[in-house]
Amino acid sequence: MARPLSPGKRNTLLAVATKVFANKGLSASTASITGEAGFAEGTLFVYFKGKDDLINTLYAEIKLGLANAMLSDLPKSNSVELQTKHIWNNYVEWGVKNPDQLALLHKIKVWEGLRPEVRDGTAARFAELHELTEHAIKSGVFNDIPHDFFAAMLTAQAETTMQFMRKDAANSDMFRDKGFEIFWNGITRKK
Amino acid sequence: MARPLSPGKRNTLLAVATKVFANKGLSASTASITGEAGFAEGTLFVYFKGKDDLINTLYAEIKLGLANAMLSDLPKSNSVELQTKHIWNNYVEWGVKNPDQLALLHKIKVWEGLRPEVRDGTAARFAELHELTEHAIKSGVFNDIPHDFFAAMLTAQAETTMQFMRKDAANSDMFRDKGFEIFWNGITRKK
Amino acid sequence: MARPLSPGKRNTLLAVATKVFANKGLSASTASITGEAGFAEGTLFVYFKGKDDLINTLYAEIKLGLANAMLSDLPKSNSVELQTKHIWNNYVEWGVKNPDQLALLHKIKVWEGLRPEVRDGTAARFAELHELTEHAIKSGVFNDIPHDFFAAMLTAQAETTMQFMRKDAANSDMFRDKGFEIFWNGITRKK
Amino acid sequence: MARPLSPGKRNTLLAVATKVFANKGLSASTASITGEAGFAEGTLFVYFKGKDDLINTLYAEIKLGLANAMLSDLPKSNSVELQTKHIWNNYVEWGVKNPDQLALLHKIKVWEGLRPEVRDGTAARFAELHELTEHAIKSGVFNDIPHDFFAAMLTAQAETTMQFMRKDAANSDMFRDKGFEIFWNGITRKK
DNA sequence: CATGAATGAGAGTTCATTCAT
DNA sequence: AATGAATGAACTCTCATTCAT
Repeated sequence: MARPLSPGKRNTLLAVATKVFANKGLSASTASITGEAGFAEGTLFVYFKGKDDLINTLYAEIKLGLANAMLSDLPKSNSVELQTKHIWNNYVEWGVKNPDQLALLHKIKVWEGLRPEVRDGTAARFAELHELTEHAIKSGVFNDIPHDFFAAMLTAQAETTMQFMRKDAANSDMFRDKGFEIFWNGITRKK
Repeated sequence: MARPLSPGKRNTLLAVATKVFANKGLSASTASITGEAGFAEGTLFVYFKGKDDLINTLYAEIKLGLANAMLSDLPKSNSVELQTKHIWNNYVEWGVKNPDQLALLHKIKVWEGLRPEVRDGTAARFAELHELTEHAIKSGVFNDIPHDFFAAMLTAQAETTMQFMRKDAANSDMFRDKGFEIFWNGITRKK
Repeated sequence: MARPLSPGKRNTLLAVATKVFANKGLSASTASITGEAGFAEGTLFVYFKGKDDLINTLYAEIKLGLANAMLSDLPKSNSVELQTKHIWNNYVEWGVKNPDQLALLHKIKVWEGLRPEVRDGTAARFAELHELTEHAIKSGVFNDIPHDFFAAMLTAQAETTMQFMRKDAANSDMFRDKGFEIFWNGITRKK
Repeated sequence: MARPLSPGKRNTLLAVATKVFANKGLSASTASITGEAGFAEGTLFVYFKGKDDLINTLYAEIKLGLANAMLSDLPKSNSVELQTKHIWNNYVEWGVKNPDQLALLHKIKVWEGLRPEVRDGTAARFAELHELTEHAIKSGVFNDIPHDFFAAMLTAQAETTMQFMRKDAANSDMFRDKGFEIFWNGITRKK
């Protein structure tokens, strides 16, 4: 299948689907998405093989967007702490700015139809982060734990932090910094 | 009084529903639950007002079970660290032993039909934990953060830890203890 | 089947069923009737073979009650006009006083489950009326029409009259008398 | 524009529904209608929002058809009696030719789901009839009764007449004329 | 490519009825 | 006799998907 002619329509569908699924749940009908987008019901199936394909695509694209956001403008030559904090800040700010995408990510994560290869798909994009971490663990800055455990802890704590930043916007910065402090203190090796 | 409502049947339905929903998602049919339980389709509606009611009940019961597990045998007179570690261990061990319940809890948490009063329902049962935390924050042992942020961080890190304990059973204890160490170092105040 | 032990319960069921069916339609559940009556669901089936039997019984009893009401205190020795007016008044007053029964009668009349022998069942009770009419037709007071056409016309006009008496209670007597006048002028032979 | 909605299909559905509902009652299943029509079950819901909507539409369309039939070819310049007789004949002949529609009208009239605005919907179409009656009442030809009472009496007597015309087709004309005679004698003012 | 009518399997739920208590 | 839990067929309606236009 050649690439569909209108990337604009495809993007509109992805954007509207994100909004609809985030707010109504994954059981929202495909018709509600095309309707809100102003397209005919059948058009969705021109751009995606089916609803499952749409949701899997959504997951992949959102995760990729998140990965890019996390690693944007990463200072190459700084200390591990500053680099980690940079990533942390990128991450939580993305989450605060993209609540629908974040909410949807969580819904899809526990969805029965997420394909395994999609679930583990963006690993490549995180290679940079992987190296950084690996280095920090080996050099003794970080606690001696498997890399994926480190990454999962970062994710878990950052996403918890985002929730509170969004819920209590006035103290957004406080949560962002306290959250990082807790993460950093937890993860670094004690003498 | 005719045949009395059977708590056994109710429990069977809850148990089977937990298994089915955890594995197939919340979109699993009510018929698949009664079928697996060996009951007629209508029987589910004798014990629960509808599918929504069943799922909300499931959430409340699982959360209550978790709360009870977490706080069981809590040593009253020990140090904050030992008490916290006790809770941590109870929590992650419950999660490892009850993977279906844990998986289901996450599915329901992002489900569109969870009633707010059910979502916030077991707060009372956690009062004990609340006091413990509040005390530790005030006394300066813990970082100066809102109590609910503390609780959310505990949850996030413990659940991440459980995943790794389950995935890599051979190193289960290592993850349990490393996880706690990271949590504890993060949350306690540095001089 | 011996007569059930409690005529009181049977009557309560009939009365409650009349009310419920009149207000919610014949699709009201048997449970809603036993519930409103304060009985168990199964009790209805002790007194009636099934829902169909209940509704057929209801029809027969209401029609019998109506027949008795129509013919009560009928002056034997009066003019045909006074006798007819007496019947007319009895009829419409019964209808105004028993709106649920009247409404239900109409619902059952167009119901798919009414058994033919029940539909035509109270003919016997109307024998008296039959004779009166037959006599009046033969003697030339009434128009020369089949007796059942006469009876149907009486019914149709009286029931229309009742509707207006109920809707406009202040003019209840006017409608009763105008209605009769129209009926009487219509049915009697012109010179 | 893809396949356009087919008025033919809509009409087929209405016609089949009329037949099925008239014969089996309003509790006949939607599947029995689409089945008899040779369509898929879901097709009914493309043309009507639901069963309720179908039945309400049926009522409106049948009533409109009846109104048009009643007033067709009404001679403008004739006597009140000839005009009234014309309407009467149109009415009862429609009823005799459309027994399903007539039976259904009565079922829907006592159905719990008939929407008030639909029940009172065709009033406009009857304006012509309203004027005629109003004029005749004021000019002293008709008895001094409210217009709606007049209309209800006409309906009641005409429909009773139709029943006998249908039941005894050989004497159809006799019933039609006798019926009118009774109606006319009843409704006109006596000196 | 875009459309949206048509499809029909499958869903949750209701309910008259049965029968063990 | 009275009860009400248990039943499972039947219902209306939804919806992802197809395909004629």
